[in-house]
Amino acid sequence: MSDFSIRLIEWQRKHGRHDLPWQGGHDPYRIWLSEIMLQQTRVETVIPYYERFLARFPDVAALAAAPVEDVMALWSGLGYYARARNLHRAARVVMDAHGGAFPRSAAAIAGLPGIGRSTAAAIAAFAWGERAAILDGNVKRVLCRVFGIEGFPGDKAVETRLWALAESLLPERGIGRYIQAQMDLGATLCTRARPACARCPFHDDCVARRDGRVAALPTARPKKVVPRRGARCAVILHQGAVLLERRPPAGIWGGLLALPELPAEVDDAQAWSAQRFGLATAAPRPLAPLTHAFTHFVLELQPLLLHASAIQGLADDGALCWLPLGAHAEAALPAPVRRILDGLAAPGLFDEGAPARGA
DNA sequence: AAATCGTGGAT
DNA sequence: TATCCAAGATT
Repeated sequence: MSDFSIRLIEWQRKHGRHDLPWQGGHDPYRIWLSEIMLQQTRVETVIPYYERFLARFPDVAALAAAPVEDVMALWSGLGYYARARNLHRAARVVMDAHGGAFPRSAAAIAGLPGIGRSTAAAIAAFAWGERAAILDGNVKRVLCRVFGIEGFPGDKAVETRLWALAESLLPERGIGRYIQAQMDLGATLCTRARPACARCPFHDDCVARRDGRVAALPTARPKKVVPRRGARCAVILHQGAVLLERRPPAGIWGGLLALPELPAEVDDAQAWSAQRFGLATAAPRPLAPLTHAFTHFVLELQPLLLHASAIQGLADDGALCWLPLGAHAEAALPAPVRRILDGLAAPGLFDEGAPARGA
């Protein structure tokens, strides 16, 4: 197909998205932020986070000057928290090594933390019209269908082929609209389930449609059994505040404030909290268990409520802090922890036990 | 190359 | 309910 990009650009002009919050300008900072937030995340989810983040950090200088804890708090709930830490690191690189000016080429942009080949190309294309190919989930799906490419796109060999195809299809001009067109077609028309082939500009050329393989392409990810893990966490309350622990930078929920996890071998939660934190507590009371599904495992979490009557000497290793209930809305919490703390503020939970606040 | 890393919406 | 996976990057 010789006019792939021409037809796609024309389709975008008439039927694409033109009013998303990050569209309409050429500020690389705003484009960058949107591209990072949109990684593996839906547009509708991102929009409120994007608005809040931009209001708090209007430019790269503001972001670089902020403590990373503030950045994590604004990212709380969005997931894939390494994105937030890398964003912050990259902002400081831009300030310190580039004098506050964003690198001017896709290749240079791709050297920043958290920015890979596809994201770098999108930023360079939208900000400066650089002629560079992207290869996100939308593009993979569209190319696999239109050109009838078999094999799981996550496989190295298939991905290499897709990159080459994406490069070969780039238009000479109008790169920004072309990149947007690819995303729009995949997101609004050539969707994973029930694509609107009748309205597709490639209706008469699409190999998958011709062969009746639209539902079969792109080839599905190989199935894997997701392991289930059980864990208990301590909800320790004292004078209306809950004890939280900052998680290490690497690993799940890296850099976030979470409820302390009980080691699997512990059977006496009271003795454990006394030894671990130097706290005298009332008998533990199980709260409603919850199930949290990650991409690669399922966590069954059992929160244990412990009212601390006295602090004999909190073993503060620097990662512990008391968060007043009611202030948790602004804290850097993982989604399930936020849910648990939300539940503590709800009425009816303390009708038998000690009050959560005061006393 | 294959695992890891969140969350919520769609089917 | 179970499954899939979205504007991917990193190790």
